[in-house]
Amino acid sequence: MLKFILLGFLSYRPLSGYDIEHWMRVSTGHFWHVKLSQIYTTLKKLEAEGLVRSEIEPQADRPDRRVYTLTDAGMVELDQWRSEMLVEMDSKKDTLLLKVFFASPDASQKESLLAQLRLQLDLHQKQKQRYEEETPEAIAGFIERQPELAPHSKLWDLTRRYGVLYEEGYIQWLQEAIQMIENEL
Amino acid sequence: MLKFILLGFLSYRPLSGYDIEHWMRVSTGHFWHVKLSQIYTTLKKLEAEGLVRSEIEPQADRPDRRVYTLTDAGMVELDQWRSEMLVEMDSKKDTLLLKVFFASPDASQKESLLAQLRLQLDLHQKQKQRYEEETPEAIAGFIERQPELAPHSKLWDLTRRYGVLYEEGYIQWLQEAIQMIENEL
DNA sequence: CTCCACATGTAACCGGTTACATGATTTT
DNA sequence: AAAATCATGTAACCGGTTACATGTGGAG
Repeated sequence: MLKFILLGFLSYRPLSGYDIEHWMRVSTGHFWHVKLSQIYTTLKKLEAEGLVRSEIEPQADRPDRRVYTLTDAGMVELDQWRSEMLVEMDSKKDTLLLKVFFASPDASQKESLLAQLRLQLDLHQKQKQRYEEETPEAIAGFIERQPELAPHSKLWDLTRRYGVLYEEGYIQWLQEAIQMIENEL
Repeated sequence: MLKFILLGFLSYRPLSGYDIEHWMRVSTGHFWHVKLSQIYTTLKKLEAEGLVRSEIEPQADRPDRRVYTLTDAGMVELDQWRSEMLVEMDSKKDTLLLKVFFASPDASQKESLLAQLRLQLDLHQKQKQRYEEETPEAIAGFIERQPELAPHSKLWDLTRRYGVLYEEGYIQWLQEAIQMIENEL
């Protein structure tokens, strides 16, 4: 999948691996993120496949960068992925649910479970706040610097909205779970 | 993580790898699932670590099975994991969000995106229904066959409840997204 | 007689993370 | 002088999937 993220970002404009990691962190980060090392190796692979092209851009005040550009073949590949029907739901993995599911029925360990749930509640509340306060600023800054990508910012905002709804659901569940475990377990 | 799933299931009672896959499919399946092949190799690894023990159980009418039992060391390992604080949120990966984020701004591809969103809406509505109708039956059958595990069924139901809230959030978002794309993109 | 459920395993591969390695320039 | 940001890469490892391989017994 990273392949299409890279092609997608490069469809905006030429970028270095380092740039892409920055963009990813602020935009797709909450539903897809990878490490820099994987970005570099995947870009290299894509270049070997002819989907991107790169050249070294010397910089006076900073280290040289390798800037990647989408090729025509890359654009075709991206469009093909876009039009391809997604027929399955992604399978999820969630460690907290695992810990709840396999929690000890022994009441002596109840407090440890509750402590973990309360910590997660705090983390998810903060995350929701970020989606509501910081992300809109990031989106606004993005179209300010690149007004031609205004149509794209609506899509970005849609995934931000997903984040808000997701966190709201998670928060509600955590509150219910905490109450249930406090009283009934 | 699979390690703790296996230890967790074996803490209920001795089971074969094949059994565990069945249990996983109906219970933890919606937030953690793996293939049989990985269950077999991981059980073998856990036995080498001394966390589980196995013996062949001959069966008259069916092929022999290798039944695994949790050792004391395995129980200690499981309890240690349970009490260990979970301090981070799991990172998520969601292909549909990726497809929305990198959708083409070109209006000609709008219908392809909408078709994918509508299909996902259908899948998520069906999944929600399963959590509301089939899963409670599975839980009831579980405590009927093993009444001693009744306290555990509350935890199972809690993760089922998560599933419902998650799907509700997803469905709401999909409906909003479809409307937004129909009108504004 | 064929298909399905039961049952266990190995080997190759793949996406992604962690650790290692290097080095320039700017800020504190 | 140290720490942070910019910048690029390689190698080892790991969790998990896919494909391969084998075989029994019961149901239709």
